[in-house]
This record gives sequence, C-alpha cells and structure tokens, in this order.
Amino acid sequence: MDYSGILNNVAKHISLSKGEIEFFTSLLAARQVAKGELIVEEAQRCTYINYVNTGAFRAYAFDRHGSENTIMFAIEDWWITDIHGFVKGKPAMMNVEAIEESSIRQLHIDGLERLYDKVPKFERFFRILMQNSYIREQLRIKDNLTTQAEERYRLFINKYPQFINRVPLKQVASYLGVTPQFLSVIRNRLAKGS
Amino acid sequence: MDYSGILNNVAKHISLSKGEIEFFTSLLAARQVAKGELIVEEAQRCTYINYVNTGAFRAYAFDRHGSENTIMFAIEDWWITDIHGFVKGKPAMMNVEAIEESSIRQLHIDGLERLYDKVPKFERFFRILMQNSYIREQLRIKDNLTTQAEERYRLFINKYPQFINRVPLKQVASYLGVTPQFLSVIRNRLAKGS
DNA sequence: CGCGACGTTGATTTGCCTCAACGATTGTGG
DNA sequence: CCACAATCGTTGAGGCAAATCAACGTCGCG
Repeated sequence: MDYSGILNNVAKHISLSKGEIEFFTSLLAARQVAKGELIVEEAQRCTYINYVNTGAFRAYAFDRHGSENTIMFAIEDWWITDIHGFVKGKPAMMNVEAIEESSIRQLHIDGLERLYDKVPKFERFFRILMQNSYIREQLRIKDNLTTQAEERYRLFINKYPQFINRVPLKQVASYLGVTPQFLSVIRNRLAKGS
Repeated sequence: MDYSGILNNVAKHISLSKGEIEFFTSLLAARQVAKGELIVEEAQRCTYINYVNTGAFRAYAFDRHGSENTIMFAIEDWWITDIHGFVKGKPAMMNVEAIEESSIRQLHIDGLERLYDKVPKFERFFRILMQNSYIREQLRIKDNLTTQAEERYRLFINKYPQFINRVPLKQVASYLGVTPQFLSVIRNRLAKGS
C-alpha cells in the first residue's frame, strides 16, 4: 500500500525514523471510497481521522427544513473528521461524504493515542494540524460575520480556486450559507460586473 | 506574582516538575488591563497568547459599515489571541479588548517556541488547547449555518450562562450576527413565549 | 446634575428565501 | 444505444427575516 502521500504530509512538520514510520503506518488503514459513500455518519460514533490521499469529500449537516449545509470540504492532502465526535467519543453531528471516487488513510482514535504515547512528536504534528484548522475556522467565522453573500463568494473562489469545477455549485452555496438560487443571482451579477 | 490560575489550567492536561514550572513561569508576563484597553490591535503584530486570570475580554472585527462584530469572548481561565497573527507572524485581523478590569498572563511567541523545545509536553498541552478551540469553532459554524437568530440566541444562553449580565447585549448580538435591535425583538418574543 | 451608552420599540427597506418552472447534463436500466 | 428519470444550474414572482433609520426612556458615571 502507498503511504507516500500521508508520510510527506507528516514530514512537513516532523521527521520520523525508519522505525517510527513503520509503527505509524502500521496504525493506518487504507480505504477506497466510492462517490457518494459516507465515511462519517451523523449520530454514529466517529472513530477515525481521515487523510485524503486522492479524491474529495464534504462534511455537511441538516437544518430543520432538511436541507444540507456544508461545513467543510477536503481534497487530496487534507485531513477530515467530525473533530468533536472523534476527540470526545460523542456521536457525530455531521456526515462526511465522498464527492468523488476517493482513496483515504484512516487513523483510529485508539491508534492515535498509542501513537502519542510511543512517538510524542506526533503531539507536535497534530498540534500544528489543529492549530491550522482553528485558524481556518476563526477566519471563516470572521468572514461570515463581517461580509455578505457576494463578498463571501468572491473570497471563496479566491481562497479555494482548486475547488472550482470540482464541487457542485449547490454545495458551494450551502458552504456560503445561501441557496443555490441566490448564488446563481450572485454569479450573474459578478459576470456582468466584470 | 500569582501563577496558580494558569498552572492549574496547564495541570488539567499535563503535569510538570518543579523545574519545569519554574521555567514556564519565567516565560510569562503578568499584566493588569483596564476596562476598554486593547491587548491585540488590528493590523499590528500580535506576539502574545493570553491567559485570562480574572476579568473578561472580547475579540471583534469591523465590517465595511464600521460596525463591530464579536468573534469570541473569553473570561477567567480561557485563552485568547488572534491565532492567525500569533502563529504566522502576520498582522492581526481583529481587536481584543478588556470588557472588565482584568488580569492576564502573557506568553510570547518566542517564549512559546523555547518552551516547546525544552519541555515538549507543552506540545501536548497546546495540541489539546487548539483542538478544543477547533471543536468550538466548527460547532459554531455548524450552528450559524443551520439555525436562525432566535435559535442561536437560545443556544448561546444555554452554552454560556456565565456570560449573561456580564457582556452587554449589543455584543451578544454582534456575536450572533444580528443587530441589537433585532436581538431585542427576539428577547421580547422569548419572554412572551415562555 | 447632565452626558453618553445602552436597550427597546416602531416604520420602512432590503438581502435573501421560497416556490415554481425551464433547459441542459448526467446517469441508468431496458 | 436509446428513453427516461434525476439532478443541476438558472430565471422570475412573491414573501419573509433581519437590517436600517429614527426616536425615546433608563441608567451609570464623570
């Protein structure tokens, strides 16, 4: 099995010995995920943190009308899980679905704890991972509070150009917190305005 | 100077030897902050992460109309900083203001890096801190996407009862992403409805 | 005391939603 | 390989949630 993707990802922040690499990869499960398949299910225990090797995912939750709201996207070289459920052992509050045929590497919470124990520098690695996730979310909250839909869309395509033509517009809309219809209006306005 | 607050906070997740405690506290600066004073200023470098010993703070950013939007609150035993500016050495995107006369313990980014170096278990401590912050923000994003103002207000007073009668309603409103006028309408509705 | 910030209320406006309908893809079973 | 359904992106009409603008009483504080 090919672990070069995840090992390079880890190597961005910490360096591992041969033995550590072996121990780390022994804790990983490789999994192929079909388009549309869920790797995290709302109300279920979520015991894995997932590294996206190839493909793309989205995390979403339902509102009281039953429409899906996109909480995050993740493509190659990103990590994704229901962080609350994973860390606290609580039921997941969201679904994570493959939006393409994908390949992932899964690390179980028990494996992660053994990893922290045996190779403490992974504390550093996940510290940085959590830190970057926190930064991302704090920025998103600020943007959601301070700007309106059209501006948020501009920020989005600027920040995540690699998502364009890969995730459907209705999912972008639900990520931005608007309806697909209104996103359509926005796109129309922008196309004319520039 | 009294470091019992911050040491107890650290002790929730890691235990330190006498020498480590000494080294850690030697990196801290104690500071008294007057109500209304800023400890992080937008567009300035933000070089400290702040532990709130006593008092209360809020982080806020301006929108294009010049109104303040509250990104987070922090009271005793919380940590607060502009996490992006602090970690990446970039200008802060927000202000952090004391909303009460407060006492804080400040850890400089350089000190933190020396701390990681000399006492690696602090990687674990801040991993958990960042992790909890990420959880908090991911949940807030989900709530902001999936619920409307009245529900968000109910969730807020439920989750943070200790803030009530301590932070002014206009700041709660800007945290929830509504105007003070509309929050007033909501409160009125809730008072009649129950 | 008097000023300024706060919380509230009401009238009007607006950003965005809902509902409905349509062509263009995409996918799927026959 | 076609027929059909399903999904997607779009447009338009009408409606609602929340913003804006304005005004007023209250209260803490200098």
